[in-house]
Amino acid sequence: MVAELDLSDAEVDRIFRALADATRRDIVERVLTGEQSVSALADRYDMSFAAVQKHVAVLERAGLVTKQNRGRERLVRGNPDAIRRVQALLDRYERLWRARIDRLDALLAEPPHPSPSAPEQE
Amino acid sequence: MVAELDLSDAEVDRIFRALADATRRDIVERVLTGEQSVSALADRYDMSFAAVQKHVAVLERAGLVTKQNRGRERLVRGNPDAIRRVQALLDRYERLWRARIDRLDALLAEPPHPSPSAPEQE
DNA sequence: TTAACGTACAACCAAATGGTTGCAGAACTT
DNA sequence: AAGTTCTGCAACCATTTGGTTGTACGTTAA
Repeated sequence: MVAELDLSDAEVDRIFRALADATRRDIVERVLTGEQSVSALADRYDMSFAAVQKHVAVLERAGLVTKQNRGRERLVRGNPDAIRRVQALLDRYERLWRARIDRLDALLAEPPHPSPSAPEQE
Repeated sequence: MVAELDLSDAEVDRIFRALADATRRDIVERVLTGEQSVSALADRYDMSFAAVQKHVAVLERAGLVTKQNRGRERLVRGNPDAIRRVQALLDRYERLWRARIDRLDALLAEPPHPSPSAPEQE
């Protein structure tokens, strides 16, 4: 589990995997801007309806989009919460990096330290 | 190309794909905190050295980590620039979403609009 | 010099991915 | 009632992924 985010490893896997395809990222952009039916999306890409349908399913399993029934159509819309959760995860990476830099800075700022015992090196 | 980021689709693919694996995310965390040799990393996981080596190669191809030679060792370190580039991409998605919400708000705020001509629809 | 260590890479394998076509069902239209 | 539209799903296929073992080579230590 990614502690502060309440997301399992498998969920994070699915989110990143879903975003690792240009067609799917494009779909996310479109449906964040405005909901669209699956066939309206399919018209935009040079592949079969079934292929687009699969892409939408991948995004749905990752929680990046949701579907809502309207008559015979399925309206796909973006889920901004999922986006924010990924952002939070990347923020964590940046914080780790900054913490490291801070530690290095602190070391350099220290006066030449004549520690008598050998430094623990793990 | 993702305009404002100077990243090709293929590069973004590689970055997200690289992050879509728990072992690789763990490696990124470790080497953002402090550089480590490939074998030091391999000791941490319940898989062969070669498997960890492959994971590091995936991260390297994605630009998330870099390697530096030191004697017979290869020191792996995190590349915070790549992290920031992904953050920028997700920011773009969030801005799209906010722009949509703003548009919807504007519509609701409008007085009942008796437009004489049919509204342009696509 | 020999032995051990750290790495790279090839070959192999099972499973997942990303595409296809085809068929069937639900929901509109005429 | 019949036809069209939108969707879902199964079956199939080529490629990629994520793991393995084995071999080879440069570097450090005895």
